[in-house]
Amino acid sequence: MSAKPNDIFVFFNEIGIINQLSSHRFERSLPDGLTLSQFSVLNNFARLGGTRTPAQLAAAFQVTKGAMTNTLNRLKDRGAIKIADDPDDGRRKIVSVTRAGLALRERAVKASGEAVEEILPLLDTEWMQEVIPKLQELRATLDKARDI
Amino acid sequence: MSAKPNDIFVFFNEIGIINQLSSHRFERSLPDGLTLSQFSVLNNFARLGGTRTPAQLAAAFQVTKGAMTNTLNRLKDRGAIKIADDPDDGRRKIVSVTRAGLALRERAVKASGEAVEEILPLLDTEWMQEVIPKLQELRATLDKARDI
DNA sequence: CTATATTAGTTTAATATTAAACCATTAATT
DNA sequence: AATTAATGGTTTAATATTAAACTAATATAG
Repeated sequence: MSAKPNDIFVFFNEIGIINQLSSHRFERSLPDGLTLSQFSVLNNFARLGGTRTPAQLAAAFQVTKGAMTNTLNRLKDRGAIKIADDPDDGRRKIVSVTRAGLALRERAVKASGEAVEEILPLLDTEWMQEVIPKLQELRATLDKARDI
Repeated sequence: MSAKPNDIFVFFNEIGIINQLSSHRFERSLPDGLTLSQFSVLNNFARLGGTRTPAQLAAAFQVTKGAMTNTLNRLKDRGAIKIADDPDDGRRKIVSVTRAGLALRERAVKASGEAVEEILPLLDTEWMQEVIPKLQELRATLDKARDI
C-alpha cells in the first residue's frame, strides 16, 4: 500500500505534538529551572567529554549561534561551564564543563529519570527501542536536506 | 530484548530534533509569514468545519489560553477568521473561519505540499505511514498522563 | 603583500510562548 | 437568594528563539 501525501503531514503532526508533550513534561522535571537546551549541552559534555566551540554546539543542536550564546551564558552564570579564549584562533572560544556542571547534570538526570519512571509502565518501550534506528535515519535525511 | 531507560531518552531526543528540523522547514514554506500555529488552526477548521471556542482550540493544540488569544488575533487581523460573542454565555467567544481564511489555507497547503515533494524521494513514506498508529497511541498516552 | 571573503561570536529587534494575575460571567453550594 | 467556586478570555512579565546586522579575526586570491 503506497503512502498518501497526507500521511506525511499526519506523521510530522504527531511528531510535533509528542515532542510538545514530552519535552514540556521533561523540562518541568528538571531541577533549579534548568532548561532543556541547557541540559542538552551539559549532557553532551558528560557523555562525550572534551571541549567544544559555541559554533560546534550550535550546529550539533540545530540552533542559531545567537541562541547558543544565550544558553552558554546561562550555564556560565550557574558555574556549570567554563568559556575560555582559544589561544590559536582569536575568533573562537573553548567551552568545557565544570565539576559543578557535571554534578548539576547528575541531579538533572536523576530527577528526570524519576519523572520518566512514573509513566514508564504506560509506554511501549519495546517499540520505542525498535524504532530508534529509523528515527535516526530520518533525522539524518532531514539534516542533509536542510539546504535544499 | 528489554528496553533500557536510556532508550527512552534517546527516543524522545530524536523526536525532538526531527520536530525541530521538519517544523522549521514546513514553516519556512508557508506563504505570507503564516505561522505553523496559525496554519494549524486554519487547517483544523478546513478539515472539520464548524465553530470552536478559543478554549477548545487551546486544548486541542495543547497551548495556553494566552497563546491561543495571540494566534487568533493574528488570524483575525489577516481576516482569516471571525471572532463573535457567544449569545448564550458571556464568557465564551465563537471562532469561525472565513472564505479568505480557507483560501489562505489552500495556498498554504499547496506551498507546503510542494516543499514536501522536494524531499519526498528521500523519505521512507512506507514506514512513516505504518508507524502513524503507534505515534497516535503514544500521543494519547502522554496526553492522558499529562497531570500525573 | 594587499584586498577580499569567510568564519566566530555577540547584539538587536521581533515574535511566540508560558505562567500567573486579573476580570467577567456562569455554575454550584449552603 | 447569597456566597463561593469554577470557567473563559485577556493581559502582563519573563524567556527562548530567530534572522539579520555587526565586530573582530583568520583564510584566500590576485
